Amino acid sequence: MSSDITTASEALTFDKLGLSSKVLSAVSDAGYTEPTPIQAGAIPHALEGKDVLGIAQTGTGKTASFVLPMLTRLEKGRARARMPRTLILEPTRELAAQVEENFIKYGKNHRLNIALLIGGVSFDEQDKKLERGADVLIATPGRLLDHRERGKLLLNGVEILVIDEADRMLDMGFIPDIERICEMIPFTRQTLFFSATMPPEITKLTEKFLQGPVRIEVSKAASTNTSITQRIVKSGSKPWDKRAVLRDLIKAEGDELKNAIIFCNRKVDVSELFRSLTKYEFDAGALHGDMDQRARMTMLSNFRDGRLKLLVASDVAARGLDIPDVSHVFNFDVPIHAEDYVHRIGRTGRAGRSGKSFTIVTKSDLKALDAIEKLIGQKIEWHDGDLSSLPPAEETDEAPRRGRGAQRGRERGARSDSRQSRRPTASAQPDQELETVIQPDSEERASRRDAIRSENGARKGRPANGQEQRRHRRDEDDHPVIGFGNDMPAFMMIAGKV
DNA sequence: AAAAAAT
Repeated sequence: MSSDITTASEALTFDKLGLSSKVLSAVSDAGYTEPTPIQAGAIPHALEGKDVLGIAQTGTGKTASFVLPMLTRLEKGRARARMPRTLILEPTRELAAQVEENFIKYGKNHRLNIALLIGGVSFDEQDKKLERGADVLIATPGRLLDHRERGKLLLNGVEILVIDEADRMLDMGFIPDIERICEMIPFTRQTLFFSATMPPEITKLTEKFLQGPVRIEVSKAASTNTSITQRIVKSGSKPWDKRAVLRDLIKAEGDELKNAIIFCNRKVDVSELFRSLTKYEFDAGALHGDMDQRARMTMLSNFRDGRLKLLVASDVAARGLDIPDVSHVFNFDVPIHAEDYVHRIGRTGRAGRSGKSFTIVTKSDLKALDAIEKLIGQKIEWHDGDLSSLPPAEETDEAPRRGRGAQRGRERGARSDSRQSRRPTASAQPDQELETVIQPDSEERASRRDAIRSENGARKGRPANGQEQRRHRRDEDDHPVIGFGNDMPAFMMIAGKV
């Protein structure tokens, strides 16, 4: 098992790979003539029916490296009801949908039934497609197993199995599901297995489920030091400090900023930042996993088509999603895991273009920043002076202000450690925008709720933001956790509600 | 300190 290395000297074209004429004509219609290294390496072996272990990241042309040979192989034979002929497993719904688009694009000369089984949408249409017999079944693990348990799906007719983004499946805890699914499929199948990295758990999985695989490894698509200008930007640690820093950055970039993804670590923060930016009349959308599926799809396609300039997103958008040309990436929060930083900023500076990334850094982020710099093996430059140039502010977390009347009953035994920075204090700076959401004063809670409600109501007529409505209602339920602040009524503590 | 995915 040695890695295949294709030399760049021989300008390889698609027509030498053994693909069918139907596939080739669709590929050339799409404007491609030369395969990427992973495609050149994987396609001939996949066509021969061999198992393939592809180690490649998004942006390397990995998807076509299994879609094209599968289409060629599917030209013989026909699907039977409830017995799909091929199965492609993807970690997220968007990725699954994206793979479906690839099958539609490159399979336009074929008459194939394609079924997409993902959560968040109704079963009816999926059932119908299964009943009709699917040549290509693309699924996220949860929904697939759900269909199977309902008896709508038999996996013993699967000829080709694709496991995509295996390392991400591992991160998401899908490996037991993947093992279960693999065991339902006859081992006479062909397996195409893709992963960006090979941690031990993934290696074990390939040893168990691949038979004499051809291993193809291509170098990273987006290494961090190429065309991306990275900067870190100092900020006070309060959310409104960070929002102000972000707004300034966006404005300062001016026309250079064509479109940008703004990453937050948490879904609530995505919603909150999205609302704030919208309020400041930035052209923004939001994307995270608790939004309903239709909203996710709409946001993504609006962003892709350039109808939306800024996309505030959780790490759903960090990997895999095909968002071609992003001029800027902002990390509103420093990612918790250093690898995520690489994935996030890898959304810009692709395909030889240049990109910029800004990461907003507060005092409490310095450790995470250090881990990132270690991982990427370089120091990231400060954009406009480091944190030491910040006014020393009342940000010194060492001095817990006790004795503020009722301000202090709660917070899991009044911790005075790292949670400090999240605790609202009475001396909080007045935020131009969301201070009412954050202020702990319980007397204001009712009016604050009303404010949010009317904000959502006012949103109704606005199509670009309309999709987020359902989420906002939930956010309302999320916020009081913060809003209770430090004056939770004593009876609630007795009730053990902390 | 998170996110993702089945309901």
